[in-house]
Amino acid sequence: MLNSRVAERRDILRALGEVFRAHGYEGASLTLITEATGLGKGSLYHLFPGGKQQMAEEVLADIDGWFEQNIYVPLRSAEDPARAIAAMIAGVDRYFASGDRICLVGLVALGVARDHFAGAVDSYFARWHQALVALLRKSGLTNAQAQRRSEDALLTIQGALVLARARNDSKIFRRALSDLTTRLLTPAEK
Amino acid sequence: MLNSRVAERRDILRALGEVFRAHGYEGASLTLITEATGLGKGSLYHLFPGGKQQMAEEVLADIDGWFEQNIYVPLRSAEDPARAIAAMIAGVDRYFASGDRICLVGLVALGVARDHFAGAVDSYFARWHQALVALLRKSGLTNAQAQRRSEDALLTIQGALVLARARNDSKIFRRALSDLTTRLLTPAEK
DNA sequence: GTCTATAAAGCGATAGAC
DNA sequence: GTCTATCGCTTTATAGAC
Repeated sequence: MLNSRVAERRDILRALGEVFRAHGYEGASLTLITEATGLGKGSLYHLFPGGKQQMAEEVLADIDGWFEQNIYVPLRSAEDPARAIAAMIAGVDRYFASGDRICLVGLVALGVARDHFAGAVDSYFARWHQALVALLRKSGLTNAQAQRRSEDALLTIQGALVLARARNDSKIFRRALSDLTTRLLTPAEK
Repeated sequence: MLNSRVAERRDILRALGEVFRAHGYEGASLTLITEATGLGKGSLYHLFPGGKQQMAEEVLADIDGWFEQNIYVPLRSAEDPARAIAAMIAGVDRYFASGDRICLVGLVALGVARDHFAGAVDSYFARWHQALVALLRKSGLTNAQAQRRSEDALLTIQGALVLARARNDSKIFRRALSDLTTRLLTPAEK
């Protein structure tokens, strides 16, 4: 029963996440949230006394948890770099629905809301970056090379999501992920 | 006197652009716009009878015009690809204040406002892409190579802006532009 | 724990004086 | 051409019945 409550809350957070994704933090009105979750304002403020700010915080924490579990942990504990990178790319492709779903953390980062969630936004990318650096070092790259290549990976994913949506062409995202895989697997030069 | 009116309007559009950049389309309230421009609501609606929608349309058109003149035209008319690429990177670095200023077109693309400005958003990137493709073909790349490399350039710039702001580190943007220059100048393989 | 009703503030937009 | 006052609506948030 405790588990069902947790599961329920997570379902609500997932629904909330899609509203924030579609309308942004300021655009996600309580009316839209009410429709998406099926919960009245009374219920919402009972579950999230901190209002919209708390909702967004928990949504970001939920997303963070998903990436921690499905991307960062496998990256850190991997033994075979090539397989780990392929798994990361596959996970990213799945999460972002091959370019049809944008990154809420990236969207928040670009808006004013970023100042309210700066810690969560930075941590999401910082931990991803560090996990990827650790993996790439195992594949023989120097620290500087691994740092730069990991940064390139994160930025490529974000840019591909922006451009795919701007041009309404998810093939852009798929091509970018494919090329990124190749770049990440290329042995270090020099 | 006609010129001064045009110049004045452009100054207003530049101020409007910064408000939209900082707060997004939905977040840019008329109160904020009033403060940023120094114009009352009456004046604003006299200048822009179409309201906020018209303001955003003209801001996007102004940005588009800036890129057309300062980036796309030089790209199309260039004779020396290496110099043209260096000039484009320099222009991009200047426009985005080395990563301290985000791309309004990219921000709009990620939000709901995208549907209202889909044409302008797509055109901005499509024309940039085409101008870059034409230039890269002059440097000996096949059409497919030029297409892919141009796409990579656009997406890298957008991603670098997102990541630099997310991590509050404009060095990320500068590094990305530097690496991008190298990639664009690398001779075609095979 | 969920609802309806409502408060208080802010929104985009308009009217009309000057 | 710019201002103030105001309209009608929506916003976040709260109160209180059930």
